[in-house]
Amino acid sequence: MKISTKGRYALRLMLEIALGDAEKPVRIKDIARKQDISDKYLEQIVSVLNKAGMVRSIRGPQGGYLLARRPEEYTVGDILRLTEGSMEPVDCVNGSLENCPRVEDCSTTIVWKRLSEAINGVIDGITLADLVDWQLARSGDYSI
Amino acid sequence: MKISTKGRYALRLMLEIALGDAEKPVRIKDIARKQDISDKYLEQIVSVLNKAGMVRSIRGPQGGYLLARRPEEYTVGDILRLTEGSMEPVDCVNGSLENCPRVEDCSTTIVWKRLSEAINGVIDGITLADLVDWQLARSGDYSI
DNA sequence: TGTTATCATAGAGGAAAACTAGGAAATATT
DNA sequence: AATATTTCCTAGTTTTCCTCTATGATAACA
Repeated sequence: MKISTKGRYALRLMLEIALGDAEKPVRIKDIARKQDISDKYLEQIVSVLNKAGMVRSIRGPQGGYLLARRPEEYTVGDILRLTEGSMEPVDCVNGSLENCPRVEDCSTTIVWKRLSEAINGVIDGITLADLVDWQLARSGDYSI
Repeated sequence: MKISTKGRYALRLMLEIALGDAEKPVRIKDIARKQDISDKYLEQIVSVLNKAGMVRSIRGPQGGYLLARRPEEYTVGDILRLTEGSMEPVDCVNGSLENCPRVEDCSTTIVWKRLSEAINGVIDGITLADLVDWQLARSGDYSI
């Protein structure tokens, strides 16, 4: 029951981009160094975000990544579901791939449904803008 | 972000024991067959519950497992935390093994704290007795 | 004494997570 | 045009852990 590095790194990555200047692209290399993450690994993660249209990429010198929308328009849930794959605590309940044959007769599914609602309620109730606010409140000024 | 089979099986195992007669021990082999779980694997799981004092074991013929307490006295959280190891969504936040050096300066920790509270709130708010009630409401009568 | 159950421990096997590596394609600067 | 810089793409590698299997010991009842 753990969030993988993909989801955690993606969130920190998006936060870094959001904290940067909205005009000036942020390089993966800088984020990787700042956050102590392998830059090759970060590249793969940002590629997912890019393909999903969550960030905009600019190649070449002075290139990097920009947010595609305003921070208020991303929920943490958007980012995590994209990079984690799914935020359901079990597979048997949401009728995705394989349903357990005893779903109808198994009361533990109620636990999983409630868990799912709680989890998604939290992550869909926080936006990237919230993260930015909190971050600025912590570090005061900010420079990459 | 998934609950492992250990946690899921443990919950179903405890439910089966709770559904049985409070006097008559339930055999692992029967639960395993009923729930379509490898009995050797279930043995390992119940061993954890046994060592933690959550069930009482009786060896030999007519042996099996009994609840150590009344169903109301177990929360789903108790069972899951024991078998899953931890129900924290990340390791960096609860000050357990290894703390991320930037915890103090990373606003994503607020996400993880809220998630943790939501998750633990749900699983600590449901008891084994609730599961029994729900199960009986579903299947009506019950016989192993 | 023999059958029935739990108890203990070791280990196989595979899948997924977490990177690593190498180079191609695009673009800004000189 | 040349070069340096950055993203883009794909393949492979390592490690960890999950899930389950196997073997036998130990205890209790009949």
